[in-house]
Amino acid sequence: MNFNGLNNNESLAIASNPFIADGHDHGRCQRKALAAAKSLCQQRGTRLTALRQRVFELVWSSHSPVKAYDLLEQLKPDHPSAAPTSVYRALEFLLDHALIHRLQSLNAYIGCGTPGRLHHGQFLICQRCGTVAELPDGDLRKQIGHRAGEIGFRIEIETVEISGICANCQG
Amino acid sequence: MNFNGLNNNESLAIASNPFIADGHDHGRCQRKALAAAKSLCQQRGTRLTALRQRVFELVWSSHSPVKAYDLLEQLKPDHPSAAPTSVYRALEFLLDHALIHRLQSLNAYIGCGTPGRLHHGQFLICQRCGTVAELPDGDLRKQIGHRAGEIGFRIEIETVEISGICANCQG
DNA sequence: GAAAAAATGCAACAATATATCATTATGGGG
DNA sequence: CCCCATAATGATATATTGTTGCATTTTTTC
Repeated sequence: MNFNGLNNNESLAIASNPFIADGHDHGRCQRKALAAAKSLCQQRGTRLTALRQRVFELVWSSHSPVKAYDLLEQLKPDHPSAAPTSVYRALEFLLDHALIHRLQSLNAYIGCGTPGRLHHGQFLICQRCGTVAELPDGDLRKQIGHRAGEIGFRIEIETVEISGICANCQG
Repeated sequence: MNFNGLNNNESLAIASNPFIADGHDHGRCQRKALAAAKSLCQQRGTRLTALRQRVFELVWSSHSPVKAYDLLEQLKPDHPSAAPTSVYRALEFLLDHALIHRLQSLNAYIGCGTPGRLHHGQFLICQRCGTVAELPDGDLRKQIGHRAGEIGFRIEIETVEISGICANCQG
């Protein structure tokens, strides 16, 4: 196990093209994500309470972004006392510990493919099927850093969200 | 005049480092922006009505993003009947004609430095002084396009918003 | 087991945005 | 010039997203 609770060379992100879902066992995907989250919280001495875990599971129920008030509805059966604050506080916890991401362009939340290390994701969002792919860190991040560096701009938060139509949905 | 109502080699964007405001005559900046907008609307046969023009001017009142309900307040003196719809409709018009941009990460609006041609901006947002710089199209866009192309993803909308601290504000 | 800290409950409200239908203004063809 | 079609705005209501403040409960620590 490495720092984020995953084996080396393993990531929660789906392989090279996340939009091609064939052979993707999402149950397994979800369980891995939850295991990683639990492991991280234990290492850090933070508490993945029942409420937080449920929100986490719901966010991970697919690779499509989920909205806060939808989470609230889905939460009601198990947590009848849940209110907007409950959801937003759970989301805040998960965001703070890099277990999920927020998509600014959609006001929605999605599981983080490389949890644990605080980072800013770069996302491809299919407008048709709703699937979101988190791009691995890389040249793009470097180039943004370079552009900013040229004018002495110190980056704090990066929002890179690319919406369009994935290969699958173009047929 | 070229297609966007500006002379060649001229842009509404402030030179190389937009965060350095010295010598920046914003009145002139605003007037140029308005002239360009009027010119564009005339060419296209679209109507920059009093309401739309006022919203445009207010958005251009600085190089910081402006929120819709702030616009509404500022609009009231001249347009007492203005309601949220009025503002959002004017913003929609200005967005559709690439006269302004929306910053997803702030729910706010800002003048477009290269108006007329529909495009997606890439922004540096200073969290301290609020100044926003629109980066010129370039390598970054190409690289995003390349990454997307690798997996057959057709880009429709790009959101690239980098928040941080500008050189001026780091002192 | 008591005190401190963390998490949740609960109520109200703030901020952002859209829907719907009526009314008014504008530009074009007779 | 007037009528018509279209575009724009007015007016009202409502939907969506997110926050504040304080009380209560749960968990941890000593």
